[in-house]
Amino acid sequence: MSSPSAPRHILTAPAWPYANGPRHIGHVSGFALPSDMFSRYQRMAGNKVLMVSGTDEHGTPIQVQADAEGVSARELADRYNRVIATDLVNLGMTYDLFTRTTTRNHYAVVQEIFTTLLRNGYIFPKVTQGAISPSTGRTLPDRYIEGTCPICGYPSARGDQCDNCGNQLDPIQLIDPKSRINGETPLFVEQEHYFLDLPAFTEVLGSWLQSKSGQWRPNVLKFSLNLLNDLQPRAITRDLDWGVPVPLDGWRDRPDKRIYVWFDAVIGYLSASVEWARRSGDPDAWRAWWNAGDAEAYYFMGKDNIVFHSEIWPAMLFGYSGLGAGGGQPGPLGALNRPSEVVASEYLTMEGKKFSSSRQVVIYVRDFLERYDVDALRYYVAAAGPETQDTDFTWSEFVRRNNDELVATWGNLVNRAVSFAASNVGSIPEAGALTDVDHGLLEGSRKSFAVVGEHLSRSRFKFAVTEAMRTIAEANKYFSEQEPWKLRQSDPDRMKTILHVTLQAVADAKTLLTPFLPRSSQAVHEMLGGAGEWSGQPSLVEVDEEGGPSYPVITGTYDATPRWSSVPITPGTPLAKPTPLFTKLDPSVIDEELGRLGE
RNA sequence: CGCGGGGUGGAGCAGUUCGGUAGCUCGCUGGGCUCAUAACCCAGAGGUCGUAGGUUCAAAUCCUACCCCCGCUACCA
Repeated sequence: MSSPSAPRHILTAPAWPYANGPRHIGHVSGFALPSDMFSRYQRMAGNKVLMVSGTDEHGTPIQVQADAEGVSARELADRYNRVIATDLVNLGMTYDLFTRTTTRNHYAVVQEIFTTLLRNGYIFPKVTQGAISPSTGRTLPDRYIEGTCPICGYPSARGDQCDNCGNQLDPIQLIDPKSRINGETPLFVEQEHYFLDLPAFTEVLGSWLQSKSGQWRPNVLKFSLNLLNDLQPRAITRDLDWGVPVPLDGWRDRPDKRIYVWFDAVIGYLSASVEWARRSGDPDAWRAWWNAGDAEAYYFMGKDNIVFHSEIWPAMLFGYSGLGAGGGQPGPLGALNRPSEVVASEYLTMEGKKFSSSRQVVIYVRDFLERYDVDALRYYVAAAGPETQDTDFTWSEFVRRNNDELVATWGNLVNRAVSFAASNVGSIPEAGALTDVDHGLLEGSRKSFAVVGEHLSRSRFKFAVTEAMRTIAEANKYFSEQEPWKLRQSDPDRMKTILHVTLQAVADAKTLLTPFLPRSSQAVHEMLGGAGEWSGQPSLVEVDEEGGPSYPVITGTYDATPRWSSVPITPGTPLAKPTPLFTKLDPSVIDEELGRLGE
């Protein structure tokens, strides 16, 4: 363990789930669960964690889907915001605030960032040719246009690229272009839009990224450095009515001009921090994570999101702080911290295929949690998630991990130790003189805290959970070798010592596993006679903004988080016959689940 | 096409940055134990590390070429 130095301020920034449908386990294995394991650990280690996120609710996909269902974009966003927030709270995601991008607060912060970037010279207007839908007048994103490739003649080329010959395209080059939304022919018109001057940040981003060499996962760093070679100005505004209004005279009140989703979504980390501070009663509290030079910020996402977090968002932060090629002054929010680390997961596939809602190659979070233990999912993601490479989720592997690792190793250790002690002693026994073997087990258990903690702090979840499980295997081995059941008559004192040592190891393991398995750690806490809440749990709360419509947020008080260290158990604490920690799954669920998949 | 990741005993993975004849979890075989959700413990079998070359006293680890799988290319994690 490191010395009890001053607590660090750590911002945990999990990517914002897109509110166009329920989230499946592939989604949450990337942005959600790893960030929660990280945050829970950091809190236990005594640091000041602020974990904020929310649903990302603007953009064309939501608008298109709302149109298809005959509801407004806001209604659709309201619906999925609630669905997603419910899923995330059920997963045990300990957000300090999980909000959304359609709040007044968010709009205000986005407009503030826009205004200061403009003033600092990093946003400029430009007239470009763009596609719109003639029936709605809305911008038609490149991806929503298809037609015949002018280079190879492939009939289903996308607006931005031909999948057949691989050439980059401009939608206006397509022969016979059609909207993928409704088949109409897009109109190409001249429009004035505001652009973010990304090239002005090439240099500062380059040296910033170089300074992260050796710290970040190499896939993230390499990918990011690569992108620097070809930074282009990027259009911030669109012809849309669904989005944050553009804070400029002549634009502010126009119903057909909006800031587009990529610009507003990343600002959510900041706006959510501001909202959290206001709700907590100290409106400036967010600054300790954003302005303080020694604060840290860790961003978690799937790999498709790397560009926004390692390039675009940092560029916006540099620009707001006046640190791009054109200089400038920080806005009223002050100089803002860049990410300390961008932690990107690879992809999870489902039985060898990409997750796909339309083809039913999917298992949604809600369905999963209805049938299985949340800790079983959290364990699977920690032990076999797409941490450094694409990983396949299979039901047989899930059942195996649950039965052979969670149940057999950890569940069984708890069960055999507690039930033996309960029926033979009835309480946590006093320890007599400890042997070298006893000391060895306890010492190994204590040392695990440093090892597991180190892995967790570096987002190496697979190593971390493996190490924790190893200490549990040690305890199982100890218990078997010491054979306390043979000592009931011959040497009850030694038997009690063995039980005490084993139960101490169980208590330690429960602490070590808390970031991964909060539900079962709570159960073990109670089994060993602990009262109250072992570790903080999030809750869903209805809030509003000064008379505005109410919406659900995830929040919680995590101050009572247990310490990341071995805590001595208390002899004499009554023990009852335990109920199993985990449910063993019948192999038939594999076929059941496979039968639910499409194709 | 470009970029990134990967190809290690039956399965899933680690090891490759700073080369020295391969490690973990699970499964399998045999044995032990009986406290425990037939769980636990011990022993063992099983791989020469995608292919072909090269460098070296020595390569999974360095170099060259090639094959295969996956993903990304910026609005469907």
